[in-house]
Amino acid sequence: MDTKISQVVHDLFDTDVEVVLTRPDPQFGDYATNVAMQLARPLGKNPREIAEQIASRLREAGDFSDVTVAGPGFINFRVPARSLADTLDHSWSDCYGENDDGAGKTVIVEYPSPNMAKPYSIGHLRPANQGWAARRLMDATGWKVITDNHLGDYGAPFGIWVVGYLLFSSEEALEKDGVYELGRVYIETKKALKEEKERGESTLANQVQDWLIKLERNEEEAVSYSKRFNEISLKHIHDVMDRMRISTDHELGEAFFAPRGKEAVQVLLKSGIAKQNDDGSVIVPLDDLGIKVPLLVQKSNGAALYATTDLATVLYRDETWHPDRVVLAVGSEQQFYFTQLFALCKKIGIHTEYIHLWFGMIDQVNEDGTREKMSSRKGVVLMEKLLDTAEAKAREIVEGREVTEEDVKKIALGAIKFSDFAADRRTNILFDWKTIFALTGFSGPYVQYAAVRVNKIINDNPLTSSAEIGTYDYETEKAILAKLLDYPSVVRLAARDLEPHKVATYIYELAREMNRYYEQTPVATGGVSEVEKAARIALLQKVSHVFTHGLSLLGIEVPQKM
RNA sequence: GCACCCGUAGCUCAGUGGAUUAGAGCACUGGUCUUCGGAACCAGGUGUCGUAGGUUCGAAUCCUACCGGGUGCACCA
Repeated sequence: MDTKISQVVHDLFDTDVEVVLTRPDPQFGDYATNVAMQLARPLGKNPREIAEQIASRLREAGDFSDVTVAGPGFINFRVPARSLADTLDHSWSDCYGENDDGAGKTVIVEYPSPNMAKPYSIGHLRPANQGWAARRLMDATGWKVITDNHLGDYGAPFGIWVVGYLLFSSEEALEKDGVYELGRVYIETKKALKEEKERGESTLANQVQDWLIKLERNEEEAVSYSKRFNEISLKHIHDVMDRMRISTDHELGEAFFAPRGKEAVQVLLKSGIAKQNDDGSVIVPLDDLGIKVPLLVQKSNGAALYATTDLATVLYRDETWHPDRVVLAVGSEQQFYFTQLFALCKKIGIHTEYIHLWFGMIDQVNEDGTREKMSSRKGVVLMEKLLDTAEAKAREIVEGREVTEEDVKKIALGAIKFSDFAADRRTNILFDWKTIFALTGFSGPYVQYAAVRVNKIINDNPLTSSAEIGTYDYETEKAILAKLLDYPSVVRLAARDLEPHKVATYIYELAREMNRYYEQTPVATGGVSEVEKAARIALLQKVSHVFTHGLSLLGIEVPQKM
């Protein structure tokens, strides 16, 4: 359609324009375009006049019907449903919706990068969901995707663990509660450290530092604690990621990069990019790039900190994978830090496109009705508890039906993940046990249910090889056809801006269109001719494909039954 | 104080510079229905799109200022 219009424009005015089709209110037409208004200025003509000229050519050509000019110069027109069906057939393939926008380019996506000190909380729900969706969107648009879980396995937490373990815990408790015991010890010790500081003492703080130094020197006792604690924590992280159905290709944590970071700092000092202060700390001034606060890359005691390990990470990735783009799925709190880090990249000559894929906080509602960021003070919801609750809820809903445990898990995850994609990723999410498991309206279960229904109808009515569609007009399926034709551009836009909520919105609209459709149109039941049945089942197969494909971009699976 | 983000219906949120009526979900009211699977469908409505200017043929969308909220601002990550 767009190519036909641009051909007409070319013939009439000898210029080329990009024709963008929009979908106006159905009473005005199936499609609309504003090319006439775009052309008005360069051609120096009245936009309505241009629109009339284009419209009359389109009427003569006969591909469109009801070609009208409206408002300041919009061209509205209708297309026979059958030609939409033919267009869809033409562009159809097993990878319908995908494109090669990213062909030949490599991207590294970093997620969910949890902190190993405490049990996995819903603080890392969004990095997991959004990071996974970002990688899937780029998978679908031709990028070579490499994923890395940048574990928070370095620094003070180890020292805090050991000190706390010796003070407040025991082998029995650790054996019994694993990472939850480690988390408890971590929080309690942090509290003790804070109290000690208020008293002006530093006994515990010194012990923490001692353990960090012992670990750095590879002393046997420290290494053995580190190994034990890390094993417990890592196993837990893997368990949770398995349940969330996400994974990464690599798992290079901060501990891996810390020694390389220190070497890199020395190189920066030699080249004059970094400066050493009198107290021994090392900074990189960034005021020449418009950033007033310098980046601290080494503590005054010589130890590494996050910027040190991130510097090493940047260098390592550049040397190892030569990425064209790096996407970091990390919360919005770190926006300023990342602008500093990306400025540092420029300074050291790395011109890779760095994207901080940030997202809003998870808020919760207080008793007085106000919103507040979820904090450990208020009691953070643990990921395993969230998953348990979601599964229990799903199990309750399907009770009495023959639904497998596997499908229960898909429904639970569908609800949780879809709610993450309900809004733009930058919007703060309101955590509410009720809405996160919503079953109706704009929700995961609603779209999964629509997909399951479609699949059931397809499976109950297999197409025979002799099925003949012939001259079927598709008028009752017109809205669905138009919707399916929108899919590739939705994927393209969502991938371009890394905005998976656009896919979620689209899938929801398709589900609603389907529910409306078989409310009034029988597909394969009594009174439907063989031709109608063949055409409709074939179309439903396409719908099913788009459901499965679109939801997979969000990390959501379609259950067998629900 | 400085930087970034946000402000759209009672609540939660959509809305590539397009219009002829700014949309969904939730909640509320009524209806459809012996379902190719009702977790459905249909109908009912409220909006100074935070405020004030500006740019434009056209602004919720772009620019400026202000008001209100959130986040961050070197030895935590």
